Amino acid sequence: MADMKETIKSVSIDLFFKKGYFATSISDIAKGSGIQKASIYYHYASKEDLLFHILKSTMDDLTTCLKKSLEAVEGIEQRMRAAVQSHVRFHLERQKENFIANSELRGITAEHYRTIVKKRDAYEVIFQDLIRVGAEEGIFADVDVKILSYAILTLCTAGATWYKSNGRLTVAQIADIYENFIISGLKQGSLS
Amino acid sequence: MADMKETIKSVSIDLFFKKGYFATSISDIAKGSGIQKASIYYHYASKEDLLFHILKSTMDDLTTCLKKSLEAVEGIEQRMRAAVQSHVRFHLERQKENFIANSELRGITAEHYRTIVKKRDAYEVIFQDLIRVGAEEGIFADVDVKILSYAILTLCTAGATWYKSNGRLTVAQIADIYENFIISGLKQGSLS
DNA sequence: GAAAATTTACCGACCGGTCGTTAGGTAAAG
DNA sequence: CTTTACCTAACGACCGGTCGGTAAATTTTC
Repeated sequence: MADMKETIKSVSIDLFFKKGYFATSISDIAKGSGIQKASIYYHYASKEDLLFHILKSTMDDLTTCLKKSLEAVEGIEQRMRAAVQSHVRFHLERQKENFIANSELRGITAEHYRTIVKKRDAYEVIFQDLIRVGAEEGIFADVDVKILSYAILTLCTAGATWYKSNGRLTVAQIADIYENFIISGLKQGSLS
Repeated sequence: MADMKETIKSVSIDLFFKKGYFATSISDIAKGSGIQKASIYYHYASKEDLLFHILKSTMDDLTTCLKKSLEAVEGIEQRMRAAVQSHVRFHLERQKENFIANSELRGITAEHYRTIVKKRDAYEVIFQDLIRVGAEEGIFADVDVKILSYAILTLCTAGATWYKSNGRLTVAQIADIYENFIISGLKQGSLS
C-alpha cells in the first residue's frame, strides 16, 4: 500500500470533488482511507490543512506545467497556443483537483486564501503578458487585457466541470478546439 | 417591509453566495432576516427546499430572458449576438443567483436535480441550434457543436465568478467584448 | 356589526445526531 | 527506549428540524 498520507489526500480529492468540501466529513475520508478518523490528524493538522495542501500542490503543479510548456517556444501566437494547450490539458487531466481549486476557495483561512490567490495571480499574469505583447505586435486585436485573460482562463477551467474522461472526445481534441477558438477570438477577425 | 418569504430568499442568496450553501446555517439566515430560525420553516419546508426555490426561479428567469431577447431578431449571426448579450447580461446583473445555480447543484435532492438539469439542457439546446444552423449556412466554422456551446455558455457564466458591480467596466462593455470574442471564435479565422 | 372561529406569522425551547477535534493508550519498528 | 502510526473513547459545539404555544389579523357566523 502506498503511504497513508497520499492515500488520505487522494481519497479527499475524490470526495471533495464528488460531494464538496463542507459536505465531506472527516469520517467519510477516514472510511474511504480504511483508517479511523482520529488517525487523519496524525498526518494533517486539520480538515482545512488537508484542503490547503490539495489547493497548494495543484496550483504549484499548474504553474510548473505552464512554464515547462512555454520553454523554447518562440513567437507570441505560438506561445499563446502552447499556453492554452497546457492550461486545457492540465485542467482535464487533473480534473478533480482543479475543480476543487476553483470551487472550494471559501473553505480555507484568510491567510491561506491569500497564498493561493497570489499563486493564481502570478499564473494569470503570464497569460496577460502574452495578450498584451500580442496586441502591441498587432497580432491580436486591441481589447481589454484583463477581461480577455479571464475569458481564456475561465473558459478552459470550466472544462473541468463538464469533462468526462470516457466521453466522446479526447483531451487532445478538446484542447485543439479550444486553442483555435481562442486564437480566433484574440485576433477578432476584421472588427466591424 | 417586503414580505418575509422574499426577505428570507434574498438573505439566503447573499449568504449562499458569500459562504456557500453547506457553510450557511439556518440560524445564519434567520439572523440575517431578523427572525427566529423556527420561523424559516413556516415559509420553506426545508433548507434544501429553499435552495431549490432559488435555483428554479433563476433558471426560469434565465430562459425567459433569452427567449425575449431572441424575439424578432433575424439572421443567425445577429441571433447569436443577441443570445450572447442576453446570457452575459443576465449572469452579471443577477450574479449571486447565477453563481449559486452553477456551484450548489450538489445541495439538492436527486429529483430536484433532474428538474434543474432539464431546464439547463433546454436552455443549452437553443445555443446549440444556433451554432448548428450557423455552420450549415456557412456563417460559422464547422466544429463540434456541443463543445462550442459549452465553451460559450461557461465562458459567460464564469463572468459571475469574477465580476464586480463597481468594477472598471460596465455590464454593457463586458457583454460587447464577449460578443465579439465569441463571434470571432465561431467564425474560426475564416477571415484570416 | 359584534362575537366566534379560523388562519397567519411568528416565537422559545428542545431533540437526536453529527461535526471537527483531542486525550490517552498501544503495538510494532528502528 | 524512542519514534512511528495507528487505535478507542470521548468532548463540546453546532447542525437541521420539530414542538406546542400565541398574538394579531382575517374570515365566518349569527
